[in-house]
Amino acid sequence: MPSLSSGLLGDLDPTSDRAVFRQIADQLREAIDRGRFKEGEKLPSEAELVDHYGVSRMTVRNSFSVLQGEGLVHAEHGKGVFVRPRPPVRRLASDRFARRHREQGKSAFTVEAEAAGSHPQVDSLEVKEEKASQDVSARLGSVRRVLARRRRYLLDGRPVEFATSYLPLDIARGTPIAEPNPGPGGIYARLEELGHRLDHFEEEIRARMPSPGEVRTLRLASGVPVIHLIRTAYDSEGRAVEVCDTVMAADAYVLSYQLPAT
Amino acid sequence: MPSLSSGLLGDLDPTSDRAVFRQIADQLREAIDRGRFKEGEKLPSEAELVDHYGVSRMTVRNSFSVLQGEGLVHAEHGKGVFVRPRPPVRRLASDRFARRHREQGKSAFTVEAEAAGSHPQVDSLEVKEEKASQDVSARLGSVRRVLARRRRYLLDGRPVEFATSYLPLDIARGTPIAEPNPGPGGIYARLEELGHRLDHFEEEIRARMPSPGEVRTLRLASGVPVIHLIRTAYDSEGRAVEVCDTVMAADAYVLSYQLPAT
DNA sequence: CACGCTTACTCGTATAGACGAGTGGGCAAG
DNA sequence: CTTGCCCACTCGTCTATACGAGTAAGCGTG
Repeated sequence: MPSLSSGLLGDLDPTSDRAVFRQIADQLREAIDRGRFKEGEKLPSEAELVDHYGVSRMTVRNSFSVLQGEGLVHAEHGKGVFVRPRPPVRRLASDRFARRHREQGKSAFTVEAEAAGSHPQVDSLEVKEEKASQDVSARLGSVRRVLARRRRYLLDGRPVEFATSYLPLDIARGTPIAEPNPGPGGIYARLEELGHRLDHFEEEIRARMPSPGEVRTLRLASGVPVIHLIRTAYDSEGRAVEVCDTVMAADAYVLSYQLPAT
Repeated sequence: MPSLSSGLLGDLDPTSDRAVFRQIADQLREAIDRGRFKEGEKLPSEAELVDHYGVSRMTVRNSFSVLQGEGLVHAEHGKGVFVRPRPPVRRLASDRFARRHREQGKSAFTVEAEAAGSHPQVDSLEVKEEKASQDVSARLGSVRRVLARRRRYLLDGRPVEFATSYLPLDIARGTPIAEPNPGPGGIYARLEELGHRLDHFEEEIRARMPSPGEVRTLRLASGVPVIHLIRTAYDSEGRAVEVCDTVMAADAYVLSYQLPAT
C-alpha cells in the first residue's frame, strides 16, 4: 500500500489556531479540488489518517463530517470514505411545457431521459382525493378538497425527483386525469381537451436541506440540498387549474429559464 | 430552572435499533416542528440533555450536529444552541429586469428592499479587467479578457448575495460600465445607451452546499445551501453581452418565474 | 456609581478506549 | 471446484474525561 507520506497530504501546523480537524479537512478538500483524489475514489481510511497525523480517531472523523456536510464526500459502512461523484445532471428548460412537446405518447421525463441515454423510471404513483393544504388551497383559489397525483422519478435507478400535482375536484374528478395513467401528453394535454386552455405557468423556486423523509424517498447523501419547485398552471381565463409541488435532488438538476428583456 | 421532565422531550427506546443520537435528534426535531421551541429560542443545553437522557456529552453533541446539518439549529459559543430563525425572504420575480423597472436612480436591489421595509446595503465593490474563466469565455463567445464587476448585497446588515458581472472589454472598456457606480438604471441601462438593445436573458439555476469561501463572505450558518444563478444577457443581434454569476444564501431567497404555455 | 475581577455556565476541541456491524478476501472443508 | 466460515479492515456508535474559550451576571473594590 502506498504510504500517505508520498506527498498527497501535508503536515499539521501546531502553531496555527485553526482547529486540527479543520486543518485536516482543509488538506483533504484541497487534495480533492486538485484532483489528487478523483470522483468515486476512496480516501485514506480513518486509521491511516490517525497514523499519518498522529491524532485520535474522533478528530479524523470530525474532519470527514465537515467534508460530508459540504457534500464533498460520503462514507460507506465497511468500505471507506469516497469522493462523491457528480451524477449526470438533468436540465430543465423553461419551454419544457410548450405544446409542441406534448404530442407524443411518452411523458416528457421519459422522452428526455432516453434522449440523454439514461434509463428513466416512474414509480410510487398514488392518485387520490384529499383535503387541500392551506398553501395549495390558497394557490388554487380556496378549494377545500383536491385530486392529488403523487409520483417519484428515477434515473438509472436513482430517485431524483418527487412530485405531487394538485387539481380542483370540479376539474379532475371523473376524467382521465384521475386515472393513474392519464394518457399521451400527460395531464396538461387532458386539461386542454377538457376546455382549459393553458395560458401560462408560474414557478417558485427555493433551495433548502431535505427533511428526513425526503432523504429517504430521494435516497440523498448527506450534504445534498433539495430544490423545491412549486408550479401553478393558469388557464386562459386566469384560473389556477393545477399546482405541482416538486422536490428535486439538487445535485441532479440544473434549471434553465429564458426571460424576455421587455 | 424548569425541569426537562416537564414533557417537552420524551424518553429513549432502548429496544429500538435506531441510534441513540438519532432518537434524541428526532425528539428535538419534532419539538421544534411542533413549535414547542420557537424560532430563535434556546434549546436545552448539552449538560441538561446529558442529564435528561443519561447519555454522554458526545452523544448529545452528535444529535445537535444532525440538526445543524439540516439547517434547523445553530450553536453559539458560550450561549447555547438555538432554533434557527427563518430570515425575511427576498422574492426575485422574472420581470425584475424589465425596462420599466430601469427608470429610477437607485438600483433594483435598493428600491425593492426599501419597499419591503429592509435596510439594503451594497459593499465590496470591485471593478477590474481580468482573464475570463473558461466557462465565462464560452458563454460570452470566446473572449479572452473581460471586465469583472464584483459586489456583495446586504439586507439589514446580513450578507445575502454575492454577484459578479462579466462583460467583454470591447463593450465595456472606457464606458460608465467600467466605473464603480455606473449610474441610474445600472449597467443594463448603460448597455442599451451604448446601442446594445437587450433582447432576452437566460438564467441557469443550481443549488449546492457552499464552499468555505462562500460561507465566509455570506456568513452562512451550517446547513444553509446556496443558490447559484448564472444569467447571460443577449442583445437583439443575438450576442451575449454580459454574464452575471450570482451566489445567494438559499434561506434568503425565493425565485419566481412566469412561463408562457405556448 | 463605575469598573474590573471572579465565577458559573455555555459550546469547542481533543484524547483514549470499547464494542458493533458491514464488506470482502482467503482459506479450509466438503 | 464450490461452499461456507473466519478474519482483517472498514465505518458506526457510545462512553468518559480533560482543557480551552466565549458569555453574562454578580460581587467587590475603588
